[in-house]
Amino acid sequence: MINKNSPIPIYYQLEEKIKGQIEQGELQTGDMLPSEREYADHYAISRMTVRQAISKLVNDGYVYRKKGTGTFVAEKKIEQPLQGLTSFTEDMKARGMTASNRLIHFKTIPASTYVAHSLNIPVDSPVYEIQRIRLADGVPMALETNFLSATLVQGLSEEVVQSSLYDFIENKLNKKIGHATQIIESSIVNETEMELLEVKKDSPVLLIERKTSLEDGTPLELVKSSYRADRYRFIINMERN
Amino acid sequence: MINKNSPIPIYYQLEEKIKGQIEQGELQTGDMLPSEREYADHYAISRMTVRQAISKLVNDGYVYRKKGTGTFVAEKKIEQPLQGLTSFTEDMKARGMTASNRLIHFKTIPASTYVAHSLNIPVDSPVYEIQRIRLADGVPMALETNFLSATLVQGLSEEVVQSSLYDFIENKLNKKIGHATQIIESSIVNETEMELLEVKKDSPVLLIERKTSLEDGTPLELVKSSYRADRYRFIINMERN
DNA sequence: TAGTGGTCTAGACCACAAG
DNA sequence: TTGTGGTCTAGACCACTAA
Repeated sequence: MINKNSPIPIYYQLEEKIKGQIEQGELQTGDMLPSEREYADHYAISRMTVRQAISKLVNDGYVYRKKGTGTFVAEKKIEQPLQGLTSFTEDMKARGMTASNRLIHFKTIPASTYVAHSLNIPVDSPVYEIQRIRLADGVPMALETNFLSATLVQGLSEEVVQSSLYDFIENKLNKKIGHATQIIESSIVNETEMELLEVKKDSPVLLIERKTSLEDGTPLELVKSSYRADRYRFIINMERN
Repeated sequence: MINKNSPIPIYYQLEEKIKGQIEQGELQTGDMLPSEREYADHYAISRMTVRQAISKLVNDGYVYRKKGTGTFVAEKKIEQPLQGLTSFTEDMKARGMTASNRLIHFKTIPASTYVAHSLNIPVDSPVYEIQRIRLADGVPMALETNFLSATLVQGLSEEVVQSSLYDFIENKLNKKIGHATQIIESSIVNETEMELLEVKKDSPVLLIERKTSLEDGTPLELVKSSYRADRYRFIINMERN
């Protein structure tokens, strides 16, 4: 079951194996896992390698350790939330819906003070502004506006925007996305949103402003979205310290 | 600087030391850290111990590793978000405000179907229901209702509720909080909220439903809150996969 | 080629939990 | 007392990066 000659790291093989056993029900909630020494003996690997595998599972909330007692399968989390950073497309897919776009505009503009500050670039330097209606199963779900530095993200086109922006950044530009900070607030639709989102006057919306950064902390993207409150709820999972 | 005879683990001492250097500016954004081997030599500890310290820092987003190159200080995150799970009191403190409560009611009720399902207990089993107005600097910020199983959390009283619920659970009952799942939506105030939150008719509110679980996954608490949209924004940080 | 992080080993001693 | 996870050592080889 564990291939020591595989280029896939042993700890990762073991991690996936245990995760699979939990998902398949072979290991049930509350069950004690074999001890680290048992895993080590059984697969003829070092205990430190076993610990590396289990540590990942602890981090992801699949299992928890009890000092002096053992390692146990944790209860499953209720609704699967956004696992870290997801694009709108991935988010909708996870909710069982199909995402599509309606491009409102794609242009290059000089950075406003706020955008420049957010992206940590000079005021008036070129910025891509992309505005789209995001649809789920054909129904308007959100109005989204993205701002990206045209200096950092070169070669962006309407075609790329219509497919996957994150794919382009991660695979074509070879930049690794690190983390995002999101500010979520509640509001009432304005005139533009009312028309584009096809809702009544004074309907509530969820405003989400996301600032995404690369692994080294360089600001990559500023996104402002207005989600229809009647069709969208934001779900997140927060782990203990 | 590193005390090998201290009961405090070496990896933790090193982790705190490096974190301090980053916060004090001795190590600046983009700076390369000494290599793992240098740390090991310098403090006469094993490289694996150094890795353990640095891994924590990578997880927390302080530094990032570049294969074959080195470890670097990441850019600081913009606004400090809720670091994992925080209580209302801690949250307000982080925002530079003082929190206070106005207890609406504290009672024991039979669990409704929804509450029973959320807390994974039988319908009609006893549940504490606590409703409070949460104030920041004396101004109403949110209306919050908590539901806790009276079987799991025994001995809860009005006094405890007035001070710190989490302190009571973690230190008196000795139960470790694990994670929480939150559902965030946008809405318009109802009559009750309008009066208690002292806002006008049709004002927007941020609805947050939080389900908190213990380390082993046992549901601990269900909280439903309505935050005034004009005074509260929810800020979160999401890390890469 | 030299240096870095990524992975792995085969031990060791400790504190803690449970019988 | 036995078994568990928590910490730590002193090596090793690998793939990758940069000079």
